[in-house]
Parts: sequence; structure tokens; C-alpha cells
Amino acid sequence: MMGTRDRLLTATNELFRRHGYNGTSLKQVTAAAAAPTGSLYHFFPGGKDELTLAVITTSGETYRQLFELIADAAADPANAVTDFFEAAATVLEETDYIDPCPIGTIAREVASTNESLRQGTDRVFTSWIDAATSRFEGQGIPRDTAQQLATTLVAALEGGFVLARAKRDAEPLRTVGRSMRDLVDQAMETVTAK
Amino acid sequence: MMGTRDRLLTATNELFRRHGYNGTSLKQVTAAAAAPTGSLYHFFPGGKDELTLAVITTSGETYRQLFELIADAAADPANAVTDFFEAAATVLEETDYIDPCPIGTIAREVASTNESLRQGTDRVFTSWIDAATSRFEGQGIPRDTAQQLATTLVAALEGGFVLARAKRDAEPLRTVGRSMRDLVDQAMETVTAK
DNA sequence: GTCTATACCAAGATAGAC
DNA sequence: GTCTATCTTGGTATAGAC
Repeated sequence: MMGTRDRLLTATNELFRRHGYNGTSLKQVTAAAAAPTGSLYHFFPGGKDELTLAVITTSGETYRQLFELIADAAADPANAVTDFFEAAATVLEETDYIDPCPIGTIAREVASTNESLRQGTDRVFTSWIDAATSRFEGQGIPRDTAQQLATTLVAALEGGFVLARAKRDAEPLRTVGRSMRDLVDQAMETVTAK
Repeated sequence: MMGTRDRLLTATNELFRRHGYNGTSLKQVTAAAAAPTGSLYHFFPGGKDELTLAVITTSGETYRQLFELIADAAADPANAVTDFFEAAATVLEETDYIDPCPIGTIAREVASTNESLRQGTDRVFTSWIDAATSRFEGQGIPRDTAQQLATTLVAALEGGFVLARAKRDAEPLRTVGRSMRDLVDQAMETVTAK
């Protein structure tokens, strides 16, 4: 069985994906995790902020690993991108359009009011962009282009979540994925043309 | 002087851009608008939800008009896109990185819990995508491509807001804007090649 | 490490005088 | 159309027994 600390983390993650940071109460968290208030403050003495930072960090790392996994499995960079957006679209459909990612929502909610959480979201996005940049560089794409491509990819993914969730339809995510493939193809062409 | 109803709308818009939907209280709204609670419920009998829907709708329309304005002023579609992302980046810098757009945050916060607000955000995004699609079609880009391009543009813009706000730096927005220009150029090439 | 009770405060909304 | 007082609920956090 999962330990109390892990149950608190996964319950919070799921609630954040449904209601965001400000929309999630610690009562909901303890109820969903079947843990008493005392345990929450035992594991996270800093209260809601410390719990939130832990969720951001751990789930940020999980998504980065997922990206590496999909990239490893794909035949080439363009397919990796399509596969990743397709996977996100499928998750969305299978979970009744719950947000696939709690971090983007939190980032916008707290950026102006909570400096430590804002930095936490920034670190996660940077880690994703760095991971994607390395992949593209490994394919021979020059650093600047690789960075631009990686940044655009992450932005398009987060923006795709916004549109898909508003529409309750995964189609925007697949559409955006297609554009991202075009962009990767374009970058790869200049490499192979050499 | 601005009427009470308008003061309530603009105050709410600004508070949403700082703290999101759930992070904004009606007390903050009435304080910022210098209006008593009674007036708020006089103009918006449906309370917070009705006020929020009004903010979403009116500011969504404002942004659409701004897009048309910039598109009209630009020399060509590619420049229109760069200009638009550049304008957003400048706003971000000049407002201490307050969110340029309240709608994206709200969309993710309420999509799972408030159906009428979810639909409100969806209508706004659809109106933006439709507006951009028409522009691209007017340039000779085929409907399907135009729609894909428009969807990607809106997603990239919203995603750019996420990254820029997390980073407290407008750079991601400009970077994403450059990629969007590449995408538009790519689409235009197939047109002029005919 | 767990659990219950509770302190304290802010939320959204309503009532009714003016 | 404005204003103040107030109702009710639910938020975060703490205390202290077990």
C-alpha cells in the first residue's frame, strides 16, 4: 500500500488538475487521500505551499521522464513530437478532460503572488525545455534553433491544454501537434541539406 | 467618469490577471472598484459567476479587435504575427508581468467545475481562431491549413503567457513569436509557389 | 505518526434602510 | 442605485491526547 505522504501527493496532483491551486482546499486533499489533517502537517510542516511545491517538483520530473521515454521510442524527432501530443490528447479523452498538467494552471495563478511557487514552476518548464533542446541538438540542429524549437513546443503543449480543456475536445491538441511536426521537419531539412 | 458597472468590470479584469478566478474575492473587487457590495449585486444579480462571464466576454472581444487592428496595420501576415507577439511581450514587461490575458487562466481553473464559464471561454477562443482563420484564407491559404495555423497561433500565445509569467521574462513570448512567423512563412510559400 | 476538536478568518451572498 | 450590517459556510492552521 502507498504511504501517507505519497497518497497526499497524488491526491493533491489530481485535485489541482481539476480545480487548480486556489480552487483546491486542504480538506478536499485530506479527504481524497484518506489522511487526517495532523498527517498533512507532519509531512508538510509548511502547509499548503510546501505541499504544492512538492507536487510541482515531483510531477514536473515525471513528465520529463515521460518525454524522454516517448522520444527514445520514436523513429525520429518529428514522430516523437506527434507521439507526445497524441499521448496527451488520449489522456485528456480518457480522463473526462481533466487537465493533463497541474503546473501550467498553477503557474498563472500564483506568478504574481507567491514567489517560491513561481520559481518552482519556472524550474520545471526550464527542465523540460532543456531536455527537448538536448534531443534536438543531438540530431544536429544548431543550439539556437534547438532552443527556439523546444520553447515553442512546451508553449504549444500548454496552450493546447488550455484550448482542449475549454472546448472539452482533444482536437486542438492534435492540430497543434501537427503544426509542431511541421516546425520540426522544417528544422531538420536545413540539417540534412548540409 | 466611468460608470460603476464599468469600474467593476475593469477592476475584476485586472484582479483576474493577477490572481486568477478562484484567487480573486468579491471584496477585493468592490474595494478596487470603489463600489459597495449592493451595487455589485445590482448590476450582476448572478454574483461572481455573472460578473466573471461578463469579463470573459467583453475582454475576449477587446482582444479580438486588437488582433484585427494589428493585422490591418501590418505589411503581411508574417509581420502581423510578429507584431502581435511583440506587442504582448511589451505589455508584459510594462505591467510587471501581470498576465496579459485573464481568460486562459480562468479556462483551466473552471473547465471541470463550471459549465457556463467553460463555455464562455470556449466561445472566446473560437472567435479568435475564426478571426485568424479568415485572415489567412484571405491571403489564399487553403481553409484546412488556415484553421490549423490559427489554432496553433492561439495555443502558442496562451502557452507563451504561461512560460513568460513563470519566468518573469518576456523572452519566451518573443521566441514563440519567431516560430509562429516561420510557420506562417511556410504556409505562404505553398501559396505563392502556385 | 495519527487523529479530533477547534481557533480564527475570509469567502459569497442577502436584507433592508436610505 | 447606494450603502452597511450580517448570515452561513468553508478556508488554513494549530493544539494536544493517543
